[in-house]
Amino acid sequence: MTANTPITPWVENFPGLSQLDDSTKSILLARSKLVNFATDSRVFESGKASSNLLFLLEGTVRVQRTSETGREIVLFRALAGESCIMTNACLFAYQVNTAEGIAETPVRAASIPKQLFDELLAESSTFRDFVLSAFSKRITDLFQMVDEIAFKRLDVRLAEKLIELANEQGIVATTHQKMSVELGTAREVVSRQLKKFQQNGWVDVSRGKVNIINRPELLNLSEQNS
Amino acid sequence: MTANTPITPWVENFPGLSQLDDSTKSILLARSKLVNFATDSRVFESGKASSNLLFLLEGTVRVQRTSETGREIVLFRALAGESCIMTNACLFAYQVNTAEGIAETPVRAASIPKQLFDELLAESSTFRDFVLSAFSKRITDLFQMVDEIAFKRLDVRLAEKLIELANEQGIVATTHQKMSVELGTAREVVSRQLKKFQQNGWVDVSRGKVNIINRPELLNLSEQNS
DNA sequence: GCTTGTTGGTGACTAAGTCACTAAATATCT
DNA sequence: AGATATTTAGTGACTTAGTCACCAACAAGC
Repeated sequence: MTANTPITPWVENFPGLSQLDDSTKSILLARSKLVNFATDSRVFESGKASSNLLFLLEGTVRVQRTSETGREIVLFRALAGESCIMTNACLFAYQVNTAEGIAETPVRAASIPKQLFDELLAESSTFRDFVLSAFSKRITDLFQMVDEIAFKRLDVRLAEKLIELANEQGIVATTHQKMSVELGTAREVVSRQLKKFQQNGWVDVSRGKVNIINRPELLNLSEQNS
Repeated sequence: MTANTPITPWVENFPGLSQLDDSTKSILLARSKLVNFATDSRVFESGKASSNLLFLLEGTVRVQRTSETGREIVLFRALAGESCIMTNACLFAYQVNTAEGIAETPVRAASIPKQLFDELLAESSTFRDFVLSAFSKRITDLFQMVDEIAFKRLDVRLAEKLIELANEQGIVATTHQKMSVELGTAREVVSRQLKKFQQNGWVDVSRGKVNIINRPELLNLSEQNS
């Protein structure tokens, strides 16, 4: 609790923040609060404006949106090392009824109040670049997403997602329902596409699991642009 | 050129900036440059990183993306009174190959260099709020857009767009091709939907023009959520 | 072993996008 | 003005995607 308290310097492990000068770092460490979220818990939710900004130290947060009709789509994932742009956006947004964030793994994060966020923006150009780069990246990623949804074939998008979500053994542990939310489509559509992939010998489908057998062919399909 | 030079105070007419303190305003006015763009000219383009930030004083900029297959979709419009978030994003973005901005009307804008942008962010919390609110708003708008493309029926989206783009007389001066770009669909699809709307007696379609006859019915359709 | 909830399969249908081609309206050229 | 070119719109036939209703297979708990 004193100035000499040995604190875990999470800022050092944070790619975007390790360049900050020492005084800024110590302010950040002193006034941030470590928080934890269990797997599947809500990190933020639709309709609740957050008054804190989160820096994700460990774990991933899935940000998704539910349409008025109940269908869902995954918008993006916030990974460790990033600021959670949604808590960020919530500090400023007019409309809040937009998205929810769900911990996909146990999540450890540093929470800083809006007041401190504002001070850091004023004082540190490194911090400004970090925040604005994150916003910019998110916007260009969303452009890409709009493009994919509007123009790419579903088999191409499914192939992309399978490759993206597979672990080192080429296994995707997910249900057809969850995959349909990743792509913003219907479960039946995913089931049928997976059946085709299986008939091609590209994947092996079993309950709650997709096993990639022929990654090159999937990759080849995923690189098509229509 | 002296402190007493009577300058056109565009900052005063700029909703997000009129709250700035006087010294900030005068810096902004002194170091910004007024620029003009003719209708249909490119305000920024895919692949070219901009080093200036634009504040739109008059006119509208249409921001759209072209897919690898050549199909296009309108992402949003930047209106007078807003900062052009894309030139903004370009100052920070890694990927530039994302979107282009086209003047839809004659556009007058104030251009400020990145250096000044950074200084203003450091010095003015009003300016910070202005910039971050703009980013936040854009992100939540893009969420909404993803939702609409993924989940809403095309007739509903077409009805929305017609109402949005109609002038006071209920006339939309556009070709089917242009409408298809607004919605990210194919021209034929728009033609067929418009024919249905015409058969319902909701619109009158002629070359390069859609005339809304029964706005209440269109509005009713546009408010459906699936 | 039976029940219950979850996950996946399927047929039939509607909506949307694609492709190839035609036709009509307008602009341009001489 | 008349011929020609260009832009804009219409259409049938087909493929792909999404919807709806329902059933089957599997897993977990009693």
